[in-house]
Amino acid sequence: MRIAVTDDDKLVALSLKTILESSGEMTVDAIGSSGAEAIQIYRSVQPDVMLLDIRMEGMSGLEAGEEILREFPEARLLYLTTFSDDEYIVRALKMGAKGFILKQDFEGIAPAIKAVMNGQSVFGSRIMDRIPQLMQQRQEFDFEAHGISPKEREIMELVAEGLSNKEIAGRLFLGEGTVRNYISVLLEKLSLRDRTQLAVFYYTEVKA
Amino acid sequence: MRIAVTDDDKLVALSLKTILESSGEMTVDAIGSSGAEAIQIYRSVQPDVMLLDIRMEGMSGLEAGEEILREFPEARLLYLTTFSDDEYIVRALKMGAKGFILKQDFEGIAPAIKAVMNGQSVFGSRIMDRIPQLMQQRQEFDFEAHGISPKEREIMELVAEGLSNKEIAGRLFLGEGTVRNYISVLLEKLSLRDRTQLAVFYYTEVKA
DNA sequence: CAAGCAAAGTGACATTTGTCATATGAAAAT
DNA sequence: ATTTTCATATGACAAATGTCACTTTGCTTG
Repeated sequence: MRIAVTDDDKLVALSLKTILESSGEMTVDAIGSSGAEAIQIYRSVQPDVMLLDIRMEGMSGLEAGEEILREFPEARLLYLTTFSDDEYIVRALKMGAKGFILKQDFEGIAPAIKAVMNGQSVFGSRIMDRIPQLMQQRQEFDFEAHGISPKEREIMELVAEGLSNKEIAGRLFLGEGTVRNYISVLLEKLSLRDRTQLAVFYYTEVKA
Repeated sequence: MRIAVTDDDKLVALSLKTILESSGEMTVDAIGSSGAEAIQIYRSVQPDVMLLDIRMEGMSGLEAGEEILREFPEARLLYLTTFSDDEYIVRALKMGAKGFILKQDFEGIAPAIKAVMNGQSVFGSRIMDRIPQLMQQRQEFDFEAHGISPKEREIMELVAEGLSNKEIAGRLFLGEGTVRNYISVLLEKLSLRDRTQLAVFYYTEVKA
C-alpha cells in the first residue's frame, strides 16, 4: 500500500513514516509539508491513501484536498486533526474526505488507513461524538451586527413561539403598545413586513 | 482480540468467523442469531467488539444494542447492514454505535474491526455518502393523519414563507377570501390561533 | 335527472396588527 | 444642572387577519 503524508511539522511526518512502515504492510512514498506540495505529490505519486494535516501554512489541507478531489475524485484522503478544527470537519466531510483521526492516536493510524483502503470512512471517537452537532451546525446569527438589542431579541423569540402582542406584553411586563413598537422597529431593522415573516426569519436565519 | 457475532443467518455468522479468524489476529468467541442472544452473549463474553446484524427476528439488533450500551456504555458495537436500513442508521448513530459496514464487504470487515478496536468509528462508503442527508432527516409529518388536504398543505407552506393572504391568493389564483377560509380551517384543524402560529408549527413540526 | 358534495367565493364583522407621532420618567453624559 | 438618551408608554388610525354564514359552480353518483 502506497501512502503519502503531508504535515506542516516534518518531524511528525517522519514519525508517521516510521510507524506506518514498521508494519511492513505499507510504504510512505512521499512526504510534503504544504498544501501546494500535497497537490504535486498526489499528481506524481498517486498514493493509495494520502494523509493530510488540516492546518498548514499557505494553502490549507482543505483547499489542497478540494483540488485533489477535483482532479482525482477517487482519491482517498485521510485528515489528521488536532482537535479544535471543528469548523473544518463539516466542510471536509461534504467535500468527500474519507475520515479524520487525531494525530496523537499513533496506534490507530495504521488500522484506519487499512479501513480507508477498503473503502470505508474512519473517524476518531472524539470526532464522532461531535458529528451530530456539527452536522446541524447553525452558524450563529449575529444580533449585534444587525443592531438587534437583547430585548428585541427576546421579543423576536416570543413572536417565534407564536405569542400575540398581548401575551408577550404579559410575559415581559410591558404595555401591549410597547410590544407593538418593538416589533415595528424589529421589522424595520430586518426589512420585514409582519410578525409572521419575523417568525419565518427566526427559523430560517437565526435558528436554522 | 475477542469478537462476538450475531446474525440472523447462521451461515453468514460462520463465514464471518472463518474470515476473521484466518488472520490470526482475532477470535470469534461467540455466535448468536437474535437480539436476545446478543445481549446474553455480551454479558457473558464481553467481547472487545461485537458485530450485530441490524435486522433480526424478534428483537432487532438496534434494540439489543441499546440494551447493551445501557449496561456497558463502553461496548464497541459494529453493525452489519445490508443497505436499505437508512432509517436505522441515524438511530444507531445517536445511540453510540461505532460503525456500519456492508455485509457484502468481506475484506473490509477485519480492518474495520481493528479500527474500532482503536477507538475509531467506521462507515462503509455508501453509508457515509448518505450521512449528510440522514443527519438532518426530518421525520415526515403526516398530513393525511391530520386531515390536511394537498391544497391546505400548499397554503400552509406559503404562509410559512411569510406571504400575505393577498399574495397567496395571487400565487394560487384564488380569491383572497378563499385563502382566508382555508387558513381558518387549517387553524381549526391544528388547534392554532393565527398564521404566525401556523408558520411556527410548520418549522417546528413539519419541517423540523 | 336530481341530489349531493366539494372547491371556490362573497360580504359583514370583530380583532389583531403595524405605523406613527408624541409623552414621560429615569439614567447617563455634558 | 442641563441636556441627551433610552426604555416605556399612549392614542389614533389604516390595513390585515380570522370567523362565520351563505352563495355559486361543477362534478359525481345514486
